[in-house]
Amino acid sequence: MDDQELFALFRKNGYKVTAQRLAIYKFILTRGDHPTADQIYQELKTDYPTLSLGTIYKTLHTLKELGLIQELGFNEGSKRYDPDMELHINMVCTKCGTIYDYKAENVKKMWNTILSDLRTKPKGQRIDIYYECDDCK
Amino acid sequence: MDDQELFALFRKNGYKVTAQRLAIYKFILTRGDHPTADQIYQELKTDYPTLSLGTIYKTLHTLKELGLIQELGFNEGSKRYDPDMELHINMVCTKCGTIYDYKAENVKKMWNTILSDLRTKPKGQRIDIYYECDDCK
DNA sequence: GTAACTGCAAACGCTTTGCACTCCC
DNA sequence: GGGAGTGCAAAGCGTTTGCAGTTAC
Repeated sequence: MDDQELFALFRKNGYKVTAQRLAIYKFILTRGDHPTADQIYQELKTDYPTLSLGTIYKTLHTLKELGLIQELGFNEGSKRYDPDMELHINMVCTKCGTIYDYKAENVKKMWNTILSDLRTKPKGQRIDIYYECDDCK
Repeated sequence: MDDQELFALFRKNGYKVTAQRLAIYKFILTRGDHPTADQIYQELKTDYPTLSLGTIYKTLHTLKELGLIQELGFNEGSKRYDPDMELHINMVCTKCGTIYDYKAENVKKMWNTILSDLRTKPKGQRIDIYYECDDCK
């Protein structure tokens, strides 16, 4: 999605285009792992010294509302924000908490089989695999 | 698992067998949905008037430690506690929050296929499907 | 008897909310 | 110009922690 499409999506839904919203969304996009609200805050406050955590939370809800990101609650600590809206597996390191997305054809096939067994059409899904990453071993 | 095995499991790991622990674990077992800490508290305080939320949280951690239950963090509200430790899909209603476990043989087969593609051996997994249940439609 | 557990209350951390000021359109 | 957005601080809520009294073994 280019900037023009993004701007149009905001405005079509009655949201204004602001520097903070763009910065937060682009930051999430560039990070492969799925940052927490505070990680976003820590990284962006250098460039945007007046930025507040409150704004970050409000923006994250807006982005979720627009279908641009997914919110993931975990057992410990904070929620994570994932800009990949397609079917994928969240590979979660149980030690350092880093997450990366795993996509494979097999997963899509499995998912389609499962869905065809269900009577209802789901609104969304989430698949996590918990493991220990190479850095933590 | 019968009571004797359960008692033995507690004691083998240095935990004492108490009325509260048994009541909390059995309550989770009998509920098909995955209750929150507060739901457990509300239901059990009639039979155990002195029971406190603090004890419930401590017990839930103990049960998790023993591998008897799984803790599931969600986007909104509280964590849920699931006594099914085998591979299954959590069917989560996005309106009322009720969860039931969905088990299918073909899921296991496909899951093993996916796992064999990974280099690492995972420590656990979680699969959620979000939908709208019949009562909420 | 003693180490572990319970119950209570206070503390904690993440997230949300309210409100005055500011900015996009 | 006006309504939406931001920044700040206070409040909210689920969960954790500390400690004195109690219980399992």
